[in-house]
Parts: sequence; structure tokens; C-alpha cells
Amino acid sequence: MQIIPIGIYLFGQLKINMSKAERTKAYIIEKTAPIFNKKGFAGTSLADMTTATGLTKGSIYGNFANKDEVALAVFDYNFKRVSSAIGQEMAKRTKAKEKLLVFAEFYSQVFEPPLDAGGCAVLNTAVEADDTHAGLKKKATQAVLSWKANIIQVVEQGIANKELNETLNPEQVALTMIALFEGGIMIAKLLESKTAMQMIMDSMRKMIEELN
Amino acid sequence: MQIIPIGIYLFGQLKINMSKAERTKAYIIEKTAPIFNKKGFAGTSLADMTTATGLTKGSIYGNFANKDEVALAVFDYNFKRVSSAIGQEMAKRTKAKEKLLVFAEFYSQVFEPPLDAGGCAVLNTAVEADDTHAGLKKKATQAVLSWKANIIQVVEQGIANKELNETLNPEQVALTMIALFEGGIMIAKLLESKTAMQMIMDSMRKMIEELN
DNA sequence: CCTAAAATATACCGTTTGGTATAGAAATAT
DNA sequence: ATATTTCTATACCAAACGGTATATTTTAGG
Repeated sequence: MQIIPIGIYLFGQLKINMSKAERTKAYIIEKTAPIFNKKGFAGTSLADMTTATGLTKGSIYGNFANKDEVALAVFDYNFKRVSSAIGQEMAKRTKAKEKLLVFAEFYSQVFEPPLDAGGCAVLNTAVEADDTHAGLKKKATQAVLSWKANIIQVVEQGIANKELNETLNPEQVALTMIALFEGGIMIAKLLESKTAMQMIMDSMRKMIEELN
Repeated sequence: MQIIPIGIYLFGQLKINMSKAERTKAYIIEKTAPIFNKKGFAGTSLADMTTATGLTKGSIYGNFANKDEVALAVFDYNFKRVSSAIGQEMAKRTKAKEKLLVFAEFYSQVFEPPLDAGGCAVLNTAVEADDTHAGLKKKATQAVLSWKANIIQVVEQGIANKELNETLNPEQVALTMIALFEGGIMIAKLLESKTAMQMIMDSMRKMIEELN
């Protein structure tokens, strides 16, 4: 007899006519997300999942076919959290440079939510899965490609608006930005240094400001 | 009756008076290094280690106390490989900028040895261990700090020689460079794109050239 | 309120996990 | 050449692993 609280999971995206199973599924995803992000796919056991949720194996496997399915759903959840936050903030800005600066501002806060629960899910998943788990690798790939496409679009629009230098290579700008903040997260989490991240994001800021 | 070939392991650092155990230890490290770097610490089993070496558990545990000790030794081995290669190349250059460019040149070759066996050990270890394995985390931390100190020294010397702008923040340059190539490796390995890495390293090259 | 369906808990499965005691083989010093 | 030490293989262990069949409970519709 497990009581599932309503409305705290899926970060507010609770639909009113969710079935019990749908709610439990969302609950499992929410509760195991930080575990998977910290310990990784191979490092997270079913026991970790049952203790995090308070549910039994039977209950979890009644909602998901196996560990892989939970991990894939968890990745979607983790990625959606950061990407929707970034997207919302970008929508508020009009100029290309301002839109690009959102990334620097967002990732400066590596130790605050939603990044505090194990860092960037894209980085963690990419590094673990690239040689071991095709399904998770594909998810991470799509995430990076969506960021890349997003940044490229902003840069191209900036060039069209004469805001940015037309000799820029939008793809190069995009990849460099992503490398900077992902590498920055790795360093900041490892050295437990907010300052390190701020320095790296400051470099990114300067880089963006020089895109004239 | 396992025949251990002599002289192929420890990348040529074979000492003439190595005991059998020392040779076997080096052999185990060499053979399991790519496995640990690809599958991670949690993802690598003792079975993986016995098949990779052709040795039995008893033999491995006669030379190492446990899996942790092998993993720590493997990290040292992996890191030494890249850092000695970088160090040797840097020693050949005289100017600060040229020394810094070694990093861009070296990491442009992500898909060639010694980086082909699972990417950068520092990145992989940092991402996996930062929330799970204190021993490995410490090793990765020391590795990043040694890179950082190395770059800072080059930048400071470049400033002293009037090669580089004296308003530069050497620590910021160091952290930004490390973030760029580590983030780049993550992206290149994930997207399986040499071009992506070259674009990112090209950005790093431009950044270095603008340190006037 | 009752019933059928859906969701959860219990109890179990075979396999793999990391690790070890001990016996046997090989290397080394005398 | 032999004795002793060092190293490796065999065989085993308990615990944890991912997963499942089945019984029980809970939910939701009529």
C-alpha cells in the first residue's frame, strides 16, 4: 500500500486524467532520475530503484519492461528539464547574442537545480554509453544534435539580421559552445569549484561578444 | 602455464630486472586498460578482466588486492600515456603559443592511438567517479590539476617573455582550454565525427592565437 | 456496492557478481 | 640440484544481480 503523492512529479506537468499506472510511472522516473544521473546506468541497481521509490521490483516491472526502459525514460525526463528551462529563457530574448548568452548564464549555475543532481545528463550519458549502450547513446546523440541545431539557427538568424559576422561558421560556433559548457561541467564537478565554471563561462561570454 | 610476452607492455618502460609478478602486473594493467576506459569501473567485471588477460581470478588477485587497485593502476597508466606524449611534444617547442597549440594538435586525433581506446581517461573517470568512487575521483582531480598547472606555467612564462598579453588570466586560459578539448572529445566520440573535433580544436587554435 | 480489470507485492529463479582458501606450478637464491 | 619462496590455477563461497510467475490488493466502471 504505497501512497503516491500527486502533482509533485513530472515537474508540474501533471495531466488531470492520468491513470494510476501513468502516475506511478512518472513517480518512478522522478525518483530514480537523480540516481541514474549520479551512478550511471551500469552503476544503478534494481535495489537502488526500489529504495528510492519505496516500491517493489514487481511494481516497477509492471510499469517498465526492464532497466533499460526506465533509464531511457529517465534520460528524456532529465534532458527535458534543462532544455525546456533554456528554451523558455531564450524565448524572452530577441538579439542573437543575448540568446546565445543564455547558455553561459544557465550553465554557470552547475551546483543549483536542476543541474545539482549529478550534473549534466547529456554529458554523463554520452560518456558512459558511447561504448556500451546503443539506446542511451542514441538519446544523448539526439540531445546534442538538437542543441547544435538550436544554436546554429540562432547564429544564422543573427547573421541574416546583420548582428553577427557573416564569415562565421555557425556549426563551429555551436560545437564550440557545447564543448565549452560540457567540459566546464566536468571540471567544475570534479574540482568542486563554482569559480572554475564561472571562469569558463566567462570565456564563453567573451567569445560570444566577439562574434561581430 | 601462461606465457607473458616481454617488452610490449608499459609502452616500452620495461625494466630489465622486473620479477615475474611485476611483469604480470604490468601485463594485467595493459590488457585491461582499454576495457576500463570503455566500460567504466562499474561496467567492467572480473570476467572481463580474465578474458582480456587470459589469466584467472586467482592470478589477478594474487597481484592486486581488489578491482579498485587495478582500476587505479589502470588510470595512472592511461593518464601517463597521454601526458607523456603531450609533454614530449611540448618540450620540442620554445614559444608559449606553440606549446599551447600542442594540446589542440594532440587532441585533434581523437580517433587515433592512444585516444582511440575509449577516449580520454580523465574525462571518462571524472564523469563516472565524481559521485561514486572517491579514489578514482582523486586520481582524475590530480590529473586535471596537473594539466592546469602545466598550462598556467606556459602562459605565465609567455607573459614574462612579452609573448602574451599581461592582462590575461592564466588560470582562466588553462581551464577554458581543458574544457574545450574534453568537451570536444565527448562530442566527437558521441557523434562519431572527426570533423566536429577538428572544428572545436580550430576554435581553440584561434583562441590561442589571439592571446596577444 | 459489486465486479472485472488493472496495478502492486510476495516469493522465487538462475546467473553473475566480487572475492578467497588452498593446492599446485614455476621462478629464484643458495 | 634442491629448497624455499613466489606466483598461478582450481574450486568454491555468499551476496547481489536482473528478471518473473503468481498471488493479492487497489482502482475504476456499471
